[in-house]
Amino acid sequence: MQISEVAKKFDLTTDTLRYYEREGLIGPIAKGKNGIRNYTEDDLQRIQFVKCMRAAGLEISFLKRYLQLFDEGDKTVKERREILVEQRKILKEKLDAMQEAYDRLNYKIDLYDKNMLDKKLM
Amino acid sequence: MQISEVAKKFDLTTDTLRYYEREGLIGPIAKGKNGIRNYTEDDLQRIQFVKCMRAAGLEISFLKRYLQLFDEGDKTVKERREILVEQRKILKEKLDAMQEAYDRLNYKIDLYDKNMLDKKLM
DNA sequence: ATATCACTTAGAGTTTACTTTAAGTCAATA
DNA sequence: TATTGACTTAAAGTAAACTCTAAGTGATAT
Repeated sequence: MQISEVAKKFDLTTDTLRYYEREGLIGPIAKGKNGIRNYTEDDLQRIQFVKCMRAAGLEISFLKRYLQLFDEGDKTVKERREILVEQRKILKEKLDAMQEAYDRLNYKIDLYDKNMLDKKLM
Repeated sequence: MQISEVAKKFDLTTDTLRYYEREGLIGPIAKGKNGIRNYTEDDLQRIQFVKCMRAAGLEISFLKRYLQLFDEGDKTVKERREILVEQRKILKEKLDAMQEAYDRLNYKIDLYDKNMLDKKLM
């Protein structure tokens, strides 16, 4: 699959896909004799993973480290697990903070709906 | 309350507090004759709100607009409510994406714990 | 008195994650 | 054959949100 199709499929730009490859998150993607990238099914699975994690705010540097260990095979299993647990903790904290803000927004909108703003400063 | 105390209380730096003020999110904070900021209870409440929303990833530009409308009084109630609803939607989408990533991380860690990695590529 | 410490300012610098630019290759269509 | 369109590269540029630097003021401790 060519880069523009992949970009479309995952709603990323071709620039972003090449950037991820430069950073070592994906690939190196095999190229035809004309130098054009040809993404395999495995590449697509990896992009899907990266996209999901990036959408959650996990950093490029973490993904890079994790995926490079992944490529080194079984001997890195323990370290990879540790990294995942660490990132899960960070993610959980962010999730909780966001839930709190979400609840607060809901509460405020509710006050607006009930014309009860006068009782609140913020 | 002086800036360093406020910074400590909210686990922000004094630079960040001055930056928020420069950007019009808070203040202008009243200053003593020596030019030193003296934060009021109302200032603190507002900082708490800003911190909560920033922790959830809401942009400075939104907070700036919202809080400036807030300062303009009752005539902006309708617009403020609209902004909140819009931001709530954005936040909800992020929350869902993060929940998805969180579930995925949990699942992966579970696979690592069960030595079942061989069955999965990613 | 002098040093230390917390504060002040304007403006420059940093980090992260892209995004754009410039210059070029190659295949297909008018 | 010329141009259109998708692709390629390296490197520079951008946006957001801080963060740091330099230079200075004023109160207090030695």
